[in-house]
Amino acid sequence: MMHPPDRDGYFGKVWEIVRQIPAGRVSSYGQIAAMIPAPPGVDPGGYDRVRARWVGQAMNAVPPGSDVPWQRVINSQGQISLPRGSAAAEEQRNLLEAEGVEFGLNERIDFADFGWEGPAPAWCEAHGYWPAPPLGSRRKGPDQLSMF
DNA sequence: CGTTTGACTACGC
DNA sequence: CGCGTAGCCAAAC
Repeated sequence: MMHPPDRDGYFGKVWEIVRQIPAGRVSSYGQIAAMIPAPPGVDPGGYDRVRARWVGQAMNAVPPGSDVPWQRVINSQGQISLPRGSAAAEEQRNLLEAEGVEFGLNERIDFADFGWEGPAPAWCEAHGYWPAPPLGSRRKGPDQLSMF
């Protein structure tokens, strides 16, 4: 294959980052994707959006018995992306609940409570990753509104 | 070899 | 807040 998602060890990079997610916290495909610098020849624009699916592929490729906590990676909506009712989805939910992650309405996880803020900036720089973007779609604080 | 389909996401209605 | 659409790139049909 000319351009497998695993080029430049993409899967390995994803797994390395996922391994940094502590128990009881969750990340998103997009957040992981945005941390991995674009390989040469790839348009940086829209990179995170493009690679978000590849992160999913990387999760799907995690070998059984691996130390990669794949269950801690969910979609940007705070929900499990696996098909509802599937064995894999049930397993993911059970694993997360065992870590203390709570599901709200419609099986949704609140990033404000369980979202991962990413590895330490020093770790990112040491490993050549970009700092993790915030979770929860929008962090635009209406906090300044409260002043007025 | 063209078409469909993803463990995605942002955006519009 | 839910649903549909567009964009994306590779793998599976």
